[in-house]
Amino acid sequence: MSITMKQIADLAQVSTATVSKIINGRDEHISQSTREKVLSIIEEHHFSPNTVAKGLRVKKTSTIGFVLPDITNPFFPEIARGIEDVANKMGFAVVFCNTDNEAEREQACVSFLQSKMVDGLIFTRSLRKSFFENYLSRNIPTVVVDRDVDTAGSAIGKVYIDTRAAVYDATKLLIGKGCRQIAFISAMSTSQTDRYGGYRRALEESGIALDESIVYREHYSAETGFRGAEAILKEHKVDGIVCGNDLIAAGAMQAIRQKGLSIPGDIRIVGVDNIYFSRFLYPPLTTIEQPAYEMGMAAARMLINNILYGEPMFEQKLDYKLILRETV
Amino acid sequence: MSITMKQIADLAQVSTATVSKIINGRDEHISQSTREKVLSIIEEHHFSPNTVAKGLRVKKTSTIGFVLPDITNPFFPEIARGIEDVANKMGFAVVFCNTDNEAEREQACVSFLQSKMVDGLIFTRSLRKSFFENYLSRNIPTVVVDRDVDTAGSAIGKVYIDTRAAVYDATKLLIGKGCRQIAFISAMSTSQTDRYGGYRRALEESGIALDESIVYREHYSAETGFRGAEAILKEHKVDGIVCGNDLIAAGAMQAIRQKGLSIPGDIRIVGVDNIYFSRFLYPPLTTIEQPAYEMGMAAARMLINNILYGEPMFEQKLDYKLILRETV
DNA sequence: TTGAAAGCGCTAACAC
DNA sequence: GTGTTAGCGCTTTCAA
Repeated sequence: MSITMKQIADLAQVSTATVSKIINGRDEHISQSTREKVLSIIEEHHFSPNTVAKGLRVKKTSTIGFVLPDITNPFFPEIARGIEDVANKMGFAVVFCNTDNEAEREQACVSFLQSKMVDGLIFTRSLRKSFFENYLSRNIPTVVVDRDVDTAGSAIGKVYIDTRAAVYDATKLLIGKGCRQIAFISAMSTSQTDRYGGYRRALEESGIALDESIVYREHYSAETGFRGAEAILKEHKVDGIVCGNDLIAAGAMQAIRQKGLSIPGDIRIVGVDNIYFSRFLYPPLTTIEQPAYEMGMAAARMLINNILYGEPMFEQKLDYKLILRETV
Repeated sequence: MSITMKQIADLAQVSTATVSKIINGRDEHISQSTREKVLSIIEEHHFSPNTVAKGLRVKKTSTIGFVLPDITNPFFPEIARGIEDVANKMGFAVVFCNTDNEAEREQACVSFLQSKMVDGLIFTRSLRKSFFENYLSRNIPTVVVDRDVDTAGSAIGKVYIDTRAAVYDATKLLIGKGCRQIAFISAMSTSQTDRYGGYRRALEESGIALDESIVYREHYSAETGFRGAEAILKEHKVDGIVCGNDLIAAGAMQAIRQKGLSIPGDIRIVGVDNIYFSRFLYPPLTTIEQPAYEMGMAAARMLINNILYGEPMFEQKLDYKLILRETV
């Protein structure tokens, strides 16, 4: 075990109260000499206060929880880093919890984090509707990032991007390039603001009939992209594909190449996210950038400002940006 | 705040001791009726015990710390996932700490994690020599993964891969394909077991003279790969490049393509790691797989078995595997 | 079969 | 300026 405050106090021949005050900067009324003595002993013994005891006592742990589907998905590490960077700067730690998009694990994460007395929570993607209302009663400061959830009226903050509009723009981009048979591959979702809506609206506005046999919806994974493109290409001729995210695009590109088709010659393709690796695809992927790192920062900032200073939660919309590379 | 054990006890009209026993399964001597009563009240109120109070009391938090350079580097999320998966299965939580390879941050991470009373620590890559000895005195169970550190004689566990041999194999592979002007791009390191050694030995064995003007060493990043390949290609003609990791290879491939050279026609290239994305590069990257996920699992297993059952730490060498794709 | 009480390491009134 | 004390929520003897 490390050294305790009591031991420091004994060594310095003062009370723990004095040591505590010095450590926490409430030392206006402490004499310079005792302060120095205590500080030097702290230094000498590399003492650092036990934060779990402190947390128990003050009911604040200066840590926040981050609940995400899977850190292995390249979109999330960037958010995580954004969160961590501002959290650390503001004196907070962050603990992660992977849900794999499973309802029970999401529940378990929240219970777990709560039992760890985190001061606040950030959710990404996960957070099921059903769970959501049940969850609200726990009234722990919360912000959701990149998640379609109706936070109106609740005390829940939200950082998001209009991904629906992004997909609309992506689809329009293909249409503008002359594509008319545009497939759509994405994750399955019943959300009101699902990306699918952006795709449909763009087609509709351009007078292109929706053809459900060239839409494929499953997961936000490369496997989905591969399987989707393979399935569609087997039966149909398309000249463009809009993908729900870059992972899907990567998989789809592989299927297209395997089919002997060229990008963008035969098929133009566009993704969403601008994950780090999309620039290394071949050809480099045209995509819509979601500023993941910034979203993480914004979420952490909002959450911690609420925890620390009671600043209100709000909805913060971040801008996406078209990244033109070579697949369109 | 959530409900406390005391409140549960009051509701059930028993003592907290009784509730505690029931929760922790030490309930051989508890009557069925009180057990049921307590359990139903716990259920009804969704009570879950405060782990920070418990941790303080029993001096075990059932959490381990994972210290890594940067979660944003695609090699690490896989390790993290491996750690988390076994940790969770064994009833442990894991908290992450990014160091950015900076010495002070590494120090800070350890202090931080220790103040959180983690029961054990896993390091990746980081852990400087200088810090290492100083650190040892803290005697908290530790295992290092994928890290060249001499753990002999210490109580520190180690899971690793002979990356030097891997790079040797990679170099030999290129030589076997007829390459004679083989560049090397990797991170700078002074470690005894640095990958550079594998490259040199392979050249030597094949009677190829080492040409330092075609080795470039900086970081394990795509930028290094790009800059290195660019610099080398400007002055030299090479027919093969061995890269310290896949990120470097991705960057190098971009530079090669930009130069108008073909892969593997003009230049063969091989990486190390087999990160998820290397299969989506074009052409798909030939690389040496480091089983990151398995390394994470092995490390967590060793650590937790030590914490829980006092099982000894040891050195565990995992096998790498050549992944033949299309860049060689 | 159950409960009283002490204490983990720390903070915060409040007293001196 | 500094110390005393109570208590955060839990576990664990030990006694009843």
